[in-house]
Amino acid sequence: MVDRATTSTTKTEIPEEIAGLRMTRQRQEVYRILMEQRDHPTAQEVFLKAKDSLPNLSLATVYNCLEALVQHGIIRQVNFERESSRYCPNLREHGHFHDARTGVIHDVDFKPGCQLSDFLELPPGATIDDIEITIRGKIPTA
Amino acid sequence: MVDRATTSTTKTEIPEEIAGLRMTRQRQEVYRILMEQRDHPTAQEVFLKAKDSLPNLSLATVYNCLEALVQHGIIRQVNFERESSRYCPNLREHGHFHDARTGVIHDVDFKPGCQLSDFLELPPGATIDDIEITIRGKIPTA
DNA sequence: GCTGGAATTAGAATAATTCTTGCTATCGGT
DNA sequence: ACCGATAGCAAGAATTATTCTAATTCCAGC
Repeated sequence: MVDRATTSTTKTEIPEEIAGLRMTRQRQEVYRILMEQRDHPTAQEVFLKAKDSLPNLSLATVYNCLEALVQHGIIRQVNFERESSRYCPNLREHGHFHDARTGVIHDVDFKPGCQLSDFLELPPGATIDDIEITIRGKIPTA
Repeated sequence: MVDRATTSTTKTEIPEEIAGLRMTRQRQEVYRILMEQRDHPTAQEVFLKAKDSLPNLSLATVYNCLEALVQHGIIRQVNFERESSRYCPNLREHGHFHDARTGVIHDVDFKPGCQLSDFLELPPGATIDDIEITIRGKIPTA
C-alpha cells in the first residue's frame, strides 16, 4: 500500500505548493512522472504511469493537472505537428529535435549568447512572449 | 457561369501540373486562394472561399487537395498550438510570428547567412529535414 | 468536526481531421 | 471519338484528442 498519511514519500520529494499552485496528490504524481521520465510523454502516457500509484485517477484529471501546471509555468506543453500534446518539465529556453528514425524527442539548448533577433527579421518593435523551435531530422545510428 | 471548357481563367494562371501533381479544378482553386490570400487560412476558410467558384466542393476535398499540395511540396502546413492547421504557399524557409494582439500570423524570414546550427546545440551528426519556428508576441499598434 | 471552495471523476460532448463508399472525370491507347 | 483503367471527388460516418458537465470528494481554515 501507498503511504497516504503524510506528505513524505519514498519517491522524489515535491513541495506542497509550487508557484502558488496547491500540489495535490494527483498533481504531484503527474509532475513527478514528468521529472523522472524526461522523454516528453503525452497525457495518455502520464495517465498510464500515474495509475500505478493512483488507481482511480481519471484521464480528465491528468489533463486538468497538466493544464494547471502549464498555466503556472511549472511545465511546458510541446506540440509537434497535429500529434497529441507532449509535456516537458524543462523550463530552460530550448528547442526540440525529433529524430525521424527513432521518434525520440531531444531537447536542444540554445548556444550561449544567442539572440533570436540575430537570426530572424522580426517585425519592428515586436516583443517576444514565447518561442517554439522544432526540428525534424535524423541522428546517425552509430 | 464559370468557364469550364478551357483551362484558361480570368484569374491567376495556374499550370495544369505542378511538381508532378495533376492540378484539377479543385486543386487549382485551393492553391489560388492560398496564393492570393497569404494570411495562412485554415482548411475551413479555404473551403468557404472556394465554394464561390466551385459550389459543390466538399470540405473533405479541400483537405484532400491541401494534403496533396503539401505532399508534393507545393505548399506548407503550419501548426500553432493545437489550433486548426493553417496553410502557407511561401516555400522559402521562414518562421511565423503570431501577434497576440491581432491574431495575425506574419512570416518572418531568416537573416541572410544564418545557420541554425550556429544557434542550437544540435545532437552531433544530426541532419535536418525540416525546421519550424513559431514566435508568439506582440507588435506595437503604432 | 463543519463548511465552502477547489479538485477530482466519469462520461458525454466537441471539433478537426480522416476514412469509406460509390460516383464522376480524366487519360492513354486504339 | 470510344473504352477501360485510374485518379479524383462528394457525402457522410468514424476517429481521436481534448474539453465540458454534473456530481462527488477532498482539504484548509475556522
